[in-house]
Amino acid sequence: MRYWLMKSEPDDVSIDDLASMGEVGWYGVRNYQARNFMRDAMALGDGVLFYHSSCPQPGVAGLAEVSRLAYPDPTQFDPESRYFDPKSTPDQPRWQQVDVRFVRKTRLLSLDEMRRMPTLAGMQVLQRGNRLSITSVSEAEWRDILALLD
DNA sequence: GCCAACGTTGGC
DNA sequence: GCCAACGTTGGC
Repeated sequence: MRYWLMKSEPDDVSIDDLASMGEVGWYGVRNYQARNFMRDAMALGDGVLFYHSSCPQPGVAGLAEVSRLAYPDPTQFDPESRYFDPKSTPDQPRWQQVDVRFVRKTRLLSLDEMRRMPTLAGMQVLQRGNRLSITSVSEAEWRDILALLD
């Protein structure tokens, strides 16, 4: 059992969208490191911090869990999609996604508040220059964050 | 809209 | 395999 932080732009998929849909495919990842996390390291039931990025109030907005293991991201084959990848074919798909299931909405734990917590200083997502849309979260960090969210 | 940081591309 | 140029992310 591992833990992850996954960034989503709320204009695209917010925690409220996830709540109403129940489950979403995590489409659109176009970074190899993030893809490899999904493909190689995620397991069913892994804990997910649902993070709102590129928005007025960036931060953790809720909890989710991995509900389906990696499979090809359909948007890579769709010429109409902004995530279309002409170098990808159904035979040799380049990009993968997992499905993520809603667990619960939380208060917004802002990026600013996270930065002020000494115990969270080591979090991958807080490291200088980090741009990965999926990062791993240690068990201790997960526990600390859950305590902050209650 | 700016821009720092980083990933990817492609010429050599 | 190097590395400059370019593109993207994402906070501010």
